[in-house]
Amino acid sequence: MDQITITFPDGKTREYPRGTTGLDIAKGISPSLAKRTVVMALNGTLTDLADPIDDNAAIDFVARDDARALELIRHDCAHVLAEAVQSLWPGTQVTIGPTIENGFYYDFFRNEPFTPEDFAAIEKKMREIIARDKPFTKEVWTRDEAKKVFADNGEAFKVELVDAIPEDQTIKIYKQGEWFDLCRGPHMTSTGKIGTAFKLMKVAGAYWRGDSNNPMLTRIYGTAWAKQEDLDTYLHQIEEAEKRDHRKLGRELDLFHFQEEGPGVVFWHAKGWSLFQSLVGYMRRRLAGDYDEVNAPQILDKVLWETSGHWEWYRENMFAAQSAGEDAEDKRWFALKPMNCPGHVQIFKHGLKSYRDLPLRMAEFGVVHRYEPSGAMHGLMRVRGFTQDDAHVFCTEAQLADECIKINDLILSTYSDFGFEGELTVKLSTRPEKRVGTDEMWDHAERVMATVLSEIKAKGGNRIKTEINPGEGAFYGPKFEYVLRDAIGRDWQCGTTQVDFNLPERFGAFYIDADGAKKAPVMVHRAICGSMERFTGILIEHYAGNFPLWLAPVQVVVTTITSEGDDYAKKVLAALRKAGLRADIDLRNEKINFKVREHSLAKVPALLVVGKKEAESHSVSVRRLGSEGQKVMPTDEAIAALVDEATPPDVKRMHASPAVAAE
RNA sequence: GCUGCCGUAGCUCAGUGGUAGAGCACUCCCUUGGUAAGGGAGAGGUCGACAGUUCAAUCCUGUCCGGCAGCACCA
Repeated sequence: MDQITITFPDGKTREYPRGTTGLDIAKGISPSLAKRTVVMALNGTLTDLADPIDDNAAIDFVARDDARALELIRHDCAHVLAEAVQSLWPGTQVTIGPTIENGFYYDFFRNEPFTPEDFAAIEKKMREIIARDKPFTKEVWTRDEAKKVFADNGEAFKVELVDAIPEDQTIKIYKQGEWFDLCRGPHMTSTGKIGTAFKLMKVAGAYWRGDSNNPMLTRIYGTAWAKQEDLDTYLHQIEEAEKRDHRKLGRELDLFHFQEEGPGVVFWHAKGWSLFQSLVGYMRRRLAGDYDEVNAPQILDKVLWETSGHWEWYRENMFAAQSAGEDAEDKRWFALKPMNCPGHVQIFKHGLKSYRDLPLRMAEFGVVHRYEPSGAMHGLMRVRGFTQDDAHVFCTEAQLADECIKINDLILSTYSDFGFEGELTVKLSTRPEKRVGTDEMWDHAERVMATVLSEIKAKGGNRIKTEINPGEGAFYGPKFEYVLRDAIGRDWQCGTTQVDFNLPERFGAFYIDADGAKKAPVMVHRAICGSMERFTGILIEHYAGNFPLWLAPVQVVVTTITSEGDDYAKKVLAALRKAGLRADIDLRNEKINFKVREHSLAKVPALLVVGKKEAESHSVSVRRLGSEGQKVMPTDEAIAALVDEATPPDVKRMHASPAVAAE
């Protein structure tokens, strides 16, 4: 039969001749439908509207304002960008131009790179091309034909791309007027559908096919949206993100700095260090009872790193040191630890361990140094010297799953306490190509981890998403990665749980099992914050510097209206400090307006203003950051309220449910 | 590490082939003012480092260091 059945979104069906195009069907229904449809979804897959339909299918006509069209707007926009660039600078080679989150990019090869100054001209040309509103038309070429045309046009990269397309796939060419590009599609019906809500954002270098051995291309990034309003919102969001950049806030709030002599190492100022220590203090409380905190040396003979495998696998990223003395006899090379695990194995090995000692959980807020590539460094987020909230659990195979779950619970509750209430993703990374250990061992480990993963998902309800990252595991074992979402929707990978069958054996670590036999323990590496420096950076951006009271470096400032209030202000300060609050005093001879402004800009959560009235009535005028007004209350009452609010969330929980109920 | 851009006072930034400027911050003086900038004066820079070109370099060129944006990297 030469008829096919098309099912419409409302469930109705209709017969059409085989090979009818989506456009024909749309036109048959109504010209306005045909006009506003930019692409069709055939059985849920976006397809060019002009494509003939050869089989029974469910059809859905997608209009430009449909969420599904957004990716096409961006992709089409990338094509228009490429045409604009080639028309302005003939001889520029085009390569690829995919869509990405919030936009698209296109990589060009040209001897002279583009600069943002070129954007105005490119955007102008793009608007012309869009205004021309030429239809996107698809042609299928033979491989040889495509290669010849691209080769004749001097498009060497496109020739390579054609070669890279698998034999069983056709070579599709999309034209928009005169200009054409190799493309998988689909595209909207014409360039005019792109609209004008787009903007070129930045230029950057990028390697051809992502390989650092290949030539560097110039990448132009753009963003595109269905409506101008959406573009404006997006640009506004970028501004907001810039405002909370931890590097900027770190300077403004006097938290830390970097300087040339110490690339990638942090100079923590008093306030930043207070924040950092609040974090460490929190983690210590959470570990109490379950973990033993230890401290392994910062610098160790390189032979130890040879045993661990780091000297072979990781040397490029390590700092080494030796005596600086010209006449020193000891010329051994030492390495700064890039990881804590070898040190912990040494501690484990010290003294015979029994199966009764397991699981043995060893924690360290260890400072590690890694020689990160210069281009990788970024404020606190990627540094060369940092503190890990690291721990290693030595356990038996049988204990492995329970330990992973226990770690999971700790990680999740920690993130909640720091105000990360959004979606969380747990990714399981499985065996990489380069790995140690037998396949049976990996099979077993991955099976255990997969079971744990489903349990994590089940326990987490809707909040937890799980994923598998095939081949992304560490060379010594599979791992979980925990990704949290911050206040403005950005994802950060922080926690990790890594199973290791390798290191204990390398170091000859063992325990005596119940049957008297020596056995190598399984080692689980885990971190919750990951790098404490980075986590502090994430907190700064998450809270935009407006820390909750329990984290704020300066929790409260007492200040005066006139110097008449000085004595009373000092008494209030003493009472605040006695109550355990981080309090400062500001007795400067400045107007109250000025002082309120300064402490507000410094993001001090609570300002206690005292004048004659307050001194006489033993009260304070409390002004909270972010509020326009203030509230006068008895000093004792104000302090009690602040103390309560400043109590860390874990301590509050402990107060709420004492471990041992009172008799 | 790669590509591009950048490096001038504590911060934000202007500027010039003839060794530099603003605002804020800082110091001092005046001001004692009820909740987001009171007024005045002063001090402060080897113009990232080292070479080169030039009569002369902060400015031009090169190398290096550091930073920014991507890319690559993140065992």
